[in-house]
Amino acid sequence: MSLRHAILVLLQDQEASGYDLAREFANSIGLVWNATHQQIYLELGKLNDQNMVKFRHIPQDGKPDKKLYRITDEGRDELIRWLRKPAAPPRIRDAFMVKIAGGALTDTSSLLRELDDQADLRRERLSTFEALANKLDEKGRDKDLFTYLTLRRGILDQQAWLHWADEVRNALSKHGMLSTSV
Amino acid sequence: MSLRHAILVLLQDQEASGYDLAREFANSIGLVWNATHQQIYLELGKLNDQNMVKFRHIPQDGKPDKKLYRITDEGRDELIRWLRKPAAPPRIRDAFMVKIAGGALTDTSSLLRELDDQADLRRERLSTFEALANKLDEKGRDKDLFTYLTLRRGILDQQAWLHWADEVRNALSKHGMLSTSV
DNA sequence: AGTACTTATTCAACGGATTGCGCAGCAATA
DNA sequence: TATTGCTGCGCAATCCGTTGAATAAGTACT
Repeated sequence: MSLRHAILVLLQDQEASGYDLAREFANSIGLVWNATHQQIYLELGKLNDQNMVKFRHIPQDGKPDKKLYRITDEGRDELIRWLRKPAAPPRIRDAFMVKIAGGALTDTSSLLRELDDQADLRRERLSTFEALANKLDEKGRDKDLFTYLTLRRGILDQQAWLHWADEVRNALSKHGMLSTSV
Repeated sequence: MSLRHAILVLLQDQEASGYDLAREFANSIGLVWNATHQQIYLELGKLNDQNMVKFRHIPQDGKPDKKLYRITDEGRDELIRWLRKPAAPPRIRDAFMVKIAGGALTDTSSLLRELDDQADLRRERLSTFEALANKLDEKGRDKDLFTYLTLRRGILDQQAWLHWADEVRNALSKHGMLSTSV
């Protein structure tokens, strides 16, 4: 239940609206934790009730009004408290992998098709992350070291996945020659 | 919502009790999807109501009675239907990574301590998976190909993580010399 | 002119997941 | 002898998350 903490991390250096946060979740932090805008607005409401954040109301014309949130001292305390205690190991829930584990039931060709689809997605992410990492590299990455390390995590993850996909393709092509698929 | 399908995959080749399944979720499939016994019993109840599985009651002495579940034809149909349609990309929720992203707030030494703890866990998993993979290798891994591929996924994942951890350690030791931590 | 997208927030309903608890007896260790 | 651990099942409360929708006004494209 650390959506709240992910939000507090983002509010650390910037004042932001729920909408802003949602966009950042779709990009940078989404690498590591994802959430929809509904969840974020709800959580901002709770954080506000608990005085972890406060907001000021910004009327706009042409666009809808917005609420700009900032972290409070209490919020920062809570964040630091959370940072101190050990994180629970992430729970894994990968539907595609369940399919692989039960792969004996599917025919090889459709497994391979889905593998390729997933690989496309991974390749896309990989190049996005690499582009972002290169941008940081240019201006010396000392200031944004932690963003950089987060990106490196994403990059290595995608690479490992793609490497695994190659292994699967090899294994299945051999396999496909022996056992006739359904 | 594919706990149900993970269960059906497991029941494919074996009759099993809820307890058995819980153990397998802690090991083999836990690599890919995890669940507690409460969830599993609940889902088995639902699957039974929907005639996806059926069970027979086994009285035991010394031990509590158990229910041995097996998949039905309907269950197999449902599983195959699910296998056919594309899996949603897994949503990422890694609390430790949120900490890294917000790392500027913590002192370097405690970040490193937690990194090492996480690395221990990963190393442990790695050797478990490698041992299982070696066992499969011995008896020719053609029959259990999909179990093998699942294990390979786990192995490559742990390795990538550990490699990343090395990068973090390097970066933080350099960083630690410059900026004095709190 | 009509469609679609972007900015911006919120509500309601449902289902999935976690946490905590309870029962029950045997085996093994301290 | 007391405590812990394993086998085995289950309920209830609560929380988290997803899906779907509504409102509202501007811009951009066809």
